[in-house]
Amino acid sequence: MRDDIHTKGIPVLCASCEARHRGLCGALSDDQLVELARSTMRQKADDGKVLVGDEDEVERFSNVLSGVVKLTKTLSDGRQQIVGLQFAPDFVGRPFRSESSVSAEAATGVEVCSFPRRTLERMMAEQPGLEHRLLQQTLRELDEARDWMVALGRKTAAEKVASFLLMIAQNIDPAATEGQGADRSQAFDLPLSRGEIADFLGLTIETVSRQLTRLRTAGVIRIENTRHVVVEDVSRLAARAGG
Amino acid sequence: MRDDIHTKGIPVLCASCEARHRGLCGALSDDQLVELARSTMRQKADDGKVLVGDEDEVERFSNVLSGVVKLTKTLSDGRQQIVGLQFAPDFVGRPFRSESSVSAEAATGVEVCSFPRRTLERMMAEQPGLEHRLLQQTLRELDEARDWMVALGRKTAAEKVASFLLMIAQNIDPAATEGQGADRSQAFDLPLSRGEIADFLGLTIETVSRQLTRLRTAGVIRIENTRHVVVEDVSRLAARAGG
DNA sequence: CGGAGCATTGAAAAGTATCAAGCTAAGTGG
DNA sequence: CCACTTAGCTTGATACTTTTCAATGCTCCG
Repeated sequence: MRDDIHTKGIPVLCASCEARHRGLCGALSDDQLVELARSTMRQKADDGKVLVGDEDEVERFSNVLSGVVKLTKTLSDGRQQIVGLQFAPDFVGRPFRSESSVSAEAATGVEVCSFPRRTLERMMAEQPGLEHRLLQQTLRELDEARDWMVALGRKTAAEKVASFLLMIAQNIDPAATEGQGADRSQAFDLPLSRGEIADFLGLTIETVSRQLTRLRTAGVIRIENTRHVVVEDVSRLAARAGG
Repeated sequence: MRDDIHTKGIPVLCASCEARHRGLCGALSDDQLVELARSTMRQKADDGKVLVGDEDEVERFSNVLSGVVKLTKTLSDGRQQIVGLQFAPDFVGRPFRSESSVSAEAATGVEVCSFPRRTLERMMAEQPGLEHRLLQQTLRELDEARDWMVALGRKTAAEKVASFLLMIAQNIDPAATEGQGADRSQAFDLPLSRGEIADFLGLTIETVSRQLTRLRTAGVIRIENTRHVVVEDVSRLAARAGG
């Protein structure tokens, strides 16, 4: 019997929400879920919508329900770097500090579920399991950030692009990219434009485009319509991603 | 009256330890400190000593008491990237996962205080304050990692080297680099060799050396003996670090 | 004194960025 | 319905930064 069929006492809002299973809210009891839901807002945003500005006082945190949120940092002269991508059911926000240091922006159309920072911080104090989940998520984000530091600092443009495609593929379908299934093909939509991929990989648009063309020419991927990509052979892509 | 003069009931080991104030152990009661100290080892290591190998099962966590620990990741062909520098009283280890994914190595001579992962994980379960401290530290590391992602992806070699010097200066003396004191000079020893700086900044040894020479020629820094650096004017260095 | 390990410097090569056209697809208005 | 526009992408030629390769210098230590 599935957990999510038990919806007695659970807010309608949360009934089919992924964050209740794999995300933060999994740490909450039904009662706590009801309490949190009282100050919760579910909202949709188109891509490009800035959810949290760089300098904003962050008064609300969010869970990503669908779509992709990009976290960016910008130098004073406009150079930009994407420092994280949040997929469902990731948490977005910086607890224990009111200014954010990163800007959060919808990369695709997204749905998020947001709640006041105060509410979360209060509930964290009375429910250690919540802080535990947050620690787990933060540790995972740190692992990811460090993986990308290696890519940014030490990989070539070709390896960066291959690594990026692999990361996206992995997020779309974790099973297809590991172990036995790694020799099958996999199709997906890129959640980022060429320019955003460039900002993620520390490259220019042109270099990203050229590397994608090379992968296409080499028969590693097919590009159906700039956003839709088919990886013909995941293991061959992985071989180009650099150890 | 100073806290650290109260040493009644506190293990000798911990009496003068920074981790008890600014670090993890600050979350512990005297009794808990005693319990942790029972399975604690204080150890010195020379620079170059590998504290935690890449693939090791990590059975112990540590606090850095003095010196600098570098966290590195290595690609299969040997390319290396430093993904973090831990200063006293930082925590070293990856809770909730037995393999580490990063290697921890003494960059300078270091003193660390280590304890079994089991002990910490047990104490975390019964003392939420401990998990809170760990979350704070992890969030800070994540902020730092993301700052460096911007440097790695978007800054020029000159900006990277200036940013690095500034970061070190900040760690040596937080006061001297911010606000009013930013126009004064500051001297310190680099905790890393040229090769390590290169691995931190995603550059080659030669490029790091050339950029340091340029800063010296421009009168921004003096280099006394390859390791010892005097920043003549911190704000002038900051101007070269890229907004 | 001589060697070993870093560090610096120079010259050439490579990789990526920049500049400049075109191209494609999707929308807009005649 | 079709020219027109626009935004994002691709492709090409050139410039520039950084790497690579090579040689020399410095400093610590046996």
